[in-house]
Amino acid sequence: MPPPPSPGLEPGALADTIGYRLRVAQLAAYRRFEARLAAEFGGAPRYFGLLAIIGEHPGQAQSRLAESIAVQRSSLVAIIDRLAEEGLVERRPSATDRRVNAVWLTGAGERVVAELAARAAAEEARLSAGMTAAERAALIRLLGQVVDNLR
Amino acid sequence: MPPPPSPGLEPGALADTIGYRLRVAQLAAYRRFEARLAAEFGGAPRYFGLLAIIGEHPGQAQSRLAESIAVQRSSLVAIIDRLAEEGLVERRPSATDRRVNAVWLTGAGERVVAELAARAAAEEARLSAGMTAAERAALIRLLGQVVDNLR
DNA sequence: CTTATTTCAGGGCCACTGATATTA
DNA sequence: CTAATATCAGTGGCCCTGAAATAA
Repeated sequence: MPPPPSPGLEPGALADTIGYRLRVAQLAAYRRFEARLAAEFGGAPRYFGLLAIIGEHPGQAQSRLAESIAVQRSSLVAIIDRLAEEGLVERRPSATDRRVNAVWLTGAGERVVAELAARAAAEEARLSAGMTAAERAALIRLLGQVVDNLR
Repeated sequence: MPPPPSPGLEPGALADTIGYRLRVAQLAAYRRFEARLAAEFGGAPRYFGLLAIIGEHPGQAQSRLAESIAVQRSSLVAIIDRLAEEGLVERRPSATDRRVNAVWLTGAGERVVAELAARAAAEEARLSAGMTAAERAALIRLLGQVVDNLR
């Protein structure tokens, strides 16, 4: 991922835009989350979003999973390979379409997702430290509106 | 850059966290901005934040610029090489320390920064469509608080 | 025959680590 | 002598493009 600004020198007027602050905040949060957990959980933190989607929607085709995280179908092959090597997911033949590999969490995968969810909740508390419940809710709602505005 | 969730399948409870929405919103906004402008402006959109910092703080050493965007000093060498090849920045010897290369925008660099700032303002309007001025200000303030919470 | 799903081979981009030369 | 600055060579991660095999 692209270059992420942080402390020290500031970019003038740009600093007071949603786009810039979004980038700075996300990069700091993401790097922190992954750096703390990579040693313990391998590739899982990076693909926590994907693992959560697989857990919520078991048995989906790789194609649909690729769309859901906005990567090419061919790119998902290596991602699932790695998560499968780590024992977190498994491919099973689809009952209705012999072309598709349906992807499921393993038992270990479910445990790792649950553990990462707990860690993410701790990070979430840190991200929102000093905010009232109403402020936190507003931030979540407005971020959702930004996403909707980009569709 | 990590995998970015988008439409279609959703990750359950994770979807209502600051961390997740930050990632989805930032990735969508960043990809959109870079994809639209890369053909016209080359590497500049990717390093718009850095170019803005150089414009606001001319003559800084490469080391300090590297810190400001959270990359290694050695990584900045290639970045400045490329921006210099494109005629946007130039290295000048420091008057006070012969070890340092002070980095400055060229005239072309200043024009590109101004043009990108205008394009970024248009994107900013899109990101915040449908928000009141108070909501937009709250979003900017709360994102700043997230950044501060991570320091 | 055309389309969809997965896989594979090759390539590109980008940042990092570690070593080196120069200067403070 | 130690520390800081910039650079370079090498490496690895991650995703993409385009082609191939299988099946709908």
